[in-house]
Amino acid sequence: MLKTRSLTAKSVTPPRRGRPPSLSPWRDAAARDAERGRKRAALIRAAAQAFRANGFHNTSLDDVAAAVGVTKPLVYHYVGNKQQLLFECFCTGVEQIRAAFETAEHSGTTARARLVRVLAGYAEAITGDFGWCMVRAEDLDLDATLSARVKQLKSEIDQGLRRLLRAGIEDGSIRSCDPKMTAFAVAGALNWIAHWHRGRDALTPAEIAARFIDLFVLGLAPRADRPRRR
Amino acid sequence: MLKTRSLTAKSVTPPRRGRPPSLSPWRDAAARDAERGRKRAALIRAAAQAFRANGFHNTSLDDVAAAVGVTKPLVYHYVGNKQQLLFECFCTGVEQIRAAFETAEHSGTTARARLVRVLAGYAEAITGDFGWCMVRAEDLDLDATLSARVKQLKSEIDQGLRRLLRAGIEDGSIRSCDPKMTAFAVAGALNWIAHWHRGRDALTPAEIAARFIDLFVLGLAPRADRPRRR
DNA sequence: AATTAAACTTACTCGTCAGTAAATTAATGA
DNA sequence: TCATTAATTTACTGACGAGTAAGTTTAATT
Repeated sequence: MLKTRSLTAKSVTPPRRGRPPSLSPWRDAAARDAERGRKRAALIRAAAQAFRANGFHNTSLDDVAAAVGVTKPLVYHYVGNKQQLLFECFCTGVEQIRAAFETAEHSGTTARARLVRVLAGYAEAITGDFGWCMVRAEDLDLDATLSARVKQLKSEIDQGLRRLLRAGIEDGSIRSCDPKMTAFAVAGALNWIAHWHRGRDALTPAEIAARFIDLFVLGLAPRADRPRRR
Repeated sequence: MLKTRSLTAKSVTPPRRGRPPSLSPWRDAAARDAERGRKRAALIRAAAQAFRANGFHNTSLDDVAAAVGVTKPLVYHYVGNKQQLLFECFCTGVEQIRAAFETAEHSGTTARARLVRVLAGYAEAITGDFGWCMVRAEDLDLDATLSARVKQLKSEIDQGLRRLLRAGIEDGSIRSCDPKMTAFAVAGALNWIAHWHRGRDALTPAEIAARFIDLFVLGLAPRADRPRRR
């Protein structure tokens, strides 16, 4: 296999040819740091893809390294160890969901409308590269410290859902229900997407989300009334 | 750790003291076979519990053997190998779900009512010892043959759900919806229970199921009409 | 040009664990 | 009582893979 050193090659900043000889060295230092960040991110993404494809335990760090044209010790150079790598994948995924909350949170109207938006973003995140890791990052595979942090992050998402449900019950946009179990059910359905969604599926993430939301909002029983879905 | 040879000790048939000397040998042969089956089942159950507690890859066959007071090669004697063990756990779990379909299937009334029954049984199965294995038995951890059989069994359950949904749409007990996505959503929510349900939870499986069903049947949006939940 | 630090590699160690060979003990049957 | 088969063990092999030590090349700093 060709050692392309693609980690470096992939670098978005090309080795600037006609470099202006001595601008503030700060710029270079910052650029270097950014570069390092990009390489790290590439490694993490490659890991996420490998984990999703083969599972955490069936993926060796040699695999991950090879996927990006590099050798194992470099993985240790950029990321602490295998657990840390999984953890980073997890965090990247969670960040996307947190972002979904962020944007939906102050998008006015009813709590139900906001919830629906969160769910759409949630589904989008789950189908992405990091969805699998986010959903399957097992406490079991992480030491106590990381496991605790994972639980913490998961719990925050859960609490976010429950808060929206309670708000909806209060503003009348959501039927009275058990927020805890409802949040579990909704999150579970969405998380599960990571188990079956594989790349080229018939439906786009947005379409999947729409159908899920249809079920959650309207329910299975026929309705005499006809509330808007969102 | 005390080697109690509990696999033998646990045997439900006690070493009959006042044995009637020579009844038909068939009885003994049958009893022996049954005994073997029981030991095998005990191993499989122990494995399921260990897998759930520590994950498949963090559980060694020595662990499983020790859990039942026996040594590793005996596991190979009763079950082929580690994959096979996981597969058996999976099958045991699936069998429970299949049973839920069986009993619900001819329990009359509307398709929606039957579906609700299936879901209750489904939830019960997921919270049991084999729920975890059933939900997480990764194709990834099984060779092509077993993986295919797992997929087949999963697909059968999925088809069962879709069939009920279609029947409900036809008999008018279920609002028109996309059966495939709806089945995915419902199954996902239930499967996910295996991720968070741990032994002594506040709610019984039946209560959890009831709340989930409440969501699926009635939806989040308030209703002007008031259909029965089941 | 000399010094230092970062990026990256080769070549190893070391533990764990699935799986097996070969022996031993207990049970069944003739 | 002897022979055969099943149940169970001890004691191993062999591979794989996480993690590391120590080196080499490349780039930044003075």
